[in-house]
Amino acid sequence: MNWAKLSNVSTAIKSTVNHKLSFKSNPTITLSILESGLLRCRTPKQFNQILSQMILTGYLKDAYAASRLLKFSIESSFVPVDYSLQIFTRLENSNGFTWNTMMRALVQRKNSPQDAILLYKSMLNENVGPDNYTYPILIQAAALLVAHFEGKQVHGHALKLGFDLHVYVGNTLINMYSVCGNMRDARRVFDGSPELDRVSWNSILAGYVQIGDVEEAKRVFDRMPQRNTIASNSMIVLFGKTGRVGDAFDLFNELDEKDMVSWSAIISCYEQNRMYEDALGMFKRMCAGGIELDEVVLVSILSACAHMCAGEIRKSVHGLAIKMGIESYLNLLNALIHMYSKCEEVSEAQKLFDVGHHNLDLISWNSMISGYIRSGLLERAEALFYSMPEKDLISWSAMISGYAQHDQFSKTLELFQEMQLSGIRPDETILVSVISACTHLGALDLGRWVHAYISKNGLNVNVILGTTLLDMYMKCGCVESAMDVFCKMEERGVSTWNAAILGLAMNGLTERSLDLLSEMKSSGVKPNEITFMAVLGACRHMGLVDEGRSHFDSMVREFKVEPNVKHYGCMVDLLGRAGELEEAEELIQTMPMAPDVSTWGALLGACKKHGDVEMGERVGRKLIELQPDHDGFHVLLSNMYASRGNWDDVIEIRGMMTENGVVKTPGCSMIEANGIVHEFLAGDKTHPQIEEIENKLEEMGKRIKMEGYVPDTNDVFLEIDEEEKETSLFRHSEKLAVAFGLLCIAPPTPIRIMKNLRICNDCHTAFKLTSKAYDREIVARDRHRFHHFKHGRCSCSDFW
DNA sequence: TTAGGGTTAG
Repeated sequence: MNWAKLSNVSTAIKSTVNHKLSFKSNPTITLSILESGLLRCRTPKQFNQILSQMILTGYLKDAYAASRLLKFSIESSFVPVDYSLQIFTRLENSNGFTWNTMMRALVQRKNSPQDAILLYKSMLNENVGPDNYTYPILIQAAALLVAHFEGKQVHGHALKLGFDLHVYVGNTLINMYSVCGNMRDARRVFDGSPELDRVSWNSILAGYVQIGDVEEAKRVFDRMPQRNTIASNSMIVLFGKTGRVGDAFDLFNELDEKDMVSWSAIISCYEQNRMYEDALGMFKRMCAGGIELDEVVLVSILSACAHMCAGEIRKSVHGLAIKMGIESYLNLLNALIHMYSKCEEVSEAQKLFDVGHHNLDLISWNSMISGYIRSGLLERAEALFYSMPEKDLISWSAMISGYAQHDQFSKTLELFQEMQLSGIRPDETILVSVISACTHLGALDLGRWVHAYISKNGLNVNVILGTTLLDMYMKCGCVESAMDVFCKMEERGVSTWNAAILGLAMNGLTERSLDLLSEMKSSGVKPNEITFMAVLGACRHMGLVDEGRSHFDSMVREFKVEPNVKHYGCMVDLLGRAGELEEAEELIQTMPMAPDVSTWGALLGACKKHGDVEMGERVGRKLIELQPDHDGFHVLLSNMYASRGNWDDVIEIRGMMTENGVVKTPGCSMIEANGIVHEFLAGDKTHPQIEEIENKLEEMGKRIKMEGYVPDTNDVFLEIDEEEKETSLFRHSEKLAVAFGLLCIAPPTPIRIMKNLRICNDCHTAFKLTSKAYDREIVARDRHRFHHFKHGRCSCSDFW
């Protein structure tokens, strides 16, 4: 039987009357014949025979007989709901039962609750009286629609007709309000019910479980006249979701009858609370106890395996999943793809992805994308992302944060803008990646826009988002905006305090930074190793040797934080900068771990600063030996020779660089103007406005010379004459960026630039004088810290 | 002829 051809009942009848009818010898049908006919009815054809017979004999006009036929058609798997609906609409006589049956079919079989509500309206129009079966169906329809307004209306009708006292009506009302998260009304119905049964208790409990109100749920659960497995299982789940693992475990143990769902719930509880070993342990107990497994519990276990990347178990759970049938359960396939993606076995994930290609969903695609990203295969992730049939927030989020995690910050921002054009609204997670990209690119305007977006849309500034914002402002040199974010945060984590302490230190506000450390201690937050990196860094910037020593000592003594190699490096730097070269070298020799390259590097920098060529040469040559491909050490040593005019040594070092294939990292500066980030390399002539920039540079040179500028050619790497050295100095990337800023950024907005390396001595002097000559604030961020130039001075007090 | 428990992707 081709149902598509049977577009309406009359054609169905035409086609069936031409067949020999099984009831031919029986022109009148009795109820018992109808019942026995329906009992034997297995195919659409047989059903149509019965239907046409009823039409021909006029028996369909009997409301009761029609209701039996309709009930059968709706309960049978081979009659489409729309076909039943056509029969229903052509019935001459119907009763409350047929209306109820039809409405239930629309809700439960056709999944169109809105049609059921429309049918109810015609029922009222035709003056068929609703009964106590009608309202549970309609209330269920409203619950499915999460349509509060309709729900309230239906509730009103039931009240008016007095059906609200019926226990089924009450139960569905409790359920509906619970689903809509309206626990006040759910509770009102519950408390006002003349009769409460198991369903009433379970429904009100489910409501509190859904909104996560663990206290109220527990009160209801404790008051229940008789507990049942379903209620207990819900409570285990809720305890798990609210982190009360102990309570979940106790309840699980108390259960007389643990069914598959109970085991599944306790396993998921461990899994969601990151207790993966315990989840696996429970799973083993479950298997050992011979409890039946299903796809849901396997998904939980696969998720636990994904977090642990446990090799052996992974294979055996994979085997169980295959047995279960991954082609029947997409969730199971997805959990497997996720597991292999997470454990960086992308090729294994890819195989599963390809096998199931015909019926995958968004979760499969998103897992695969994040698998590629985790393995650093950004191009493949990108290709998959752009070939997706449809994308959701998580797809965008995976790709945007993927770029940010792999330092592709410009792409992060580009994709974010593309997402906005496509009309998708970002959430907190995406904004964290976007803000972090702004931080790295110094894109302050966009960062500020994101901040405004958060406030305007009432997004939740959680610890991570707040800390990211604070860090962004600090690293863009906007200390006050950063501290404003800090003050307004309701909850602060250690990382929040660290970002603030570090940020203040980077911006040269050492005193405030150290004050904040005291505030952190007195507010009961325990500093960690990162806090001390920030604190020692603060002392280093200002050359506070004694203060640094005392914080270094307090790490272990007061806070049980063992200093690591970076803390020692910081101390070496602090001592070295202050000219305590011997003490610094001694610290290196007595530290409990092997000094790393940057610790030696700090000492080399100190030698350069204090002109100790003897120690510098020793340290520098040792460093080149340790890391022959590092550009900075060659450059430092070479500069040290150059400043003393030892050109032979300079040439030797340059030779070594060529030999070792060392390429000097080109200096690169960035500046944001009108929402676009401009990049400059040293000697760069590619910028479209290069002529104007060069004119501006020339003017800058003249004006700062009037303020007393003398070029500092000591650090020029090349052996060239003084005039050329000066020209080369005036093509430094940071000077190009500042000149561009003078051209394009109107006062009083500060000119903010960012440099990938440390700012050079000459640029530092030049910018101090530029800030005075042009009366402009210049904020320069280099790889270590900030310099705020204003009225001829720098916030670092020339100590950096 | 009412309701209801466990799972996966950033």
